[in-house]
Amino acid sequence: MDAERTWSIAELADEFGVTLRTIRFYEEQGLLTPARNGTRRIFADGDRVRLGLVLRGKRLGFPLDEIKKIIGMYDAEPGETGQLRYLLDQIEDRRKELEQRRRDIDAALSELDELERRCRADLNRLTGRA
Amino acid sequence: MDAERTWSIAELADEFGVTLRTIRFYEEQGLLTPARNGTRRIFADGDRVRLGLVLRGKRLGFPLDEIKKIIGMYDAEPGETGQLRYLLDQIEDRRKELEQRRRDIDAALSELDELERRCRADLNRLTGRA
DNA sequence: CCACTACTTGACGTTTACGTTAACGTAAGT
DNA sequence: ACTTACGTTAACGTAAACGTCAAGTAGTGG
Repeated sequence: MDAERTWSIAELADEFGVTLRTIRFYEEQGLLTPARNGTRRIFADGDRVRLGLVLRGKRLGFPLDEIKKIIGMYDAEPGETGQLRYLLDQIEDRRKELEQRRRDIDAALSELDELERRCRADLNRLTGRA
Repeated sequence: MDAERTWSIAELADEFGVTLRTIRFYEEQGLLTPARNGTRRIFADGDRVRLGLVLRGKRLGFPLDEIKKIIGMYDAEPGETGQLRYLLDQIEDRRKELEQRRRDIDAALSELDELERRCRADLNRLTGRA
């Protein structure tokens, strides 16, 4: 069983919950390189995997051009140590960014709590003696 | 002591760590309404307070037009119960968004951990038997 | 033959919060 | 008078990741 299944653009879009435009955009950016049947895009299994990697990268907060670099590296020489080290560096960068963003969010939540307390105090003052 | 001090645009920009362009933009958007001496902007104490509120709103993740609404409400009838309730609603919305974003970030961090583990395993495999 | 559906390329639009010139005015210091 | 600092308006530019037309092609069912 060779499992040479292929997918249309709509099938992939549907499966991954993205629009056709998104997939075409990713191809335009060099993130995907589907085969063609005439003008139509034919997606093989490798293309599916790549799309999954792109979307996963997005979930992790990587920008598309960074995703492109990383995926490209894996395509070229999967598992070469220099590339693994590069990827580890990128992971470290991303982790720091994410942790900073989480700190920012926590600070904002604290400020929100404080603001809410004051609002409720005002409200009590107004309705309490109405 | 009437403390009628005023500020130039540059002084305020400096104090709050924003650019002149930012302050002019806020005025353009109706977030600030400084007085004029001829064509030059003269900022009074109330303007300073407003700028502080705007930047605080930004730290909390509010978009500028939402900030404008909220500040406008406080200007109109500070402490009216309907407006306090509206503000409390907005706070609730923002809190939910922030908490969702924090969950997303935590999920991303977990995925990053997992990815890093695999990278390190690959790296060990490659360098271990070199 | 016609309609319908899926697909294509191309190109401009969207969003937010400013950045970046260009071209000019005004006031103080020397 | 000249320079320097500081200010002004107007208007176009930017980033990211697509959205949203428009106009055309290709294959399939009736």
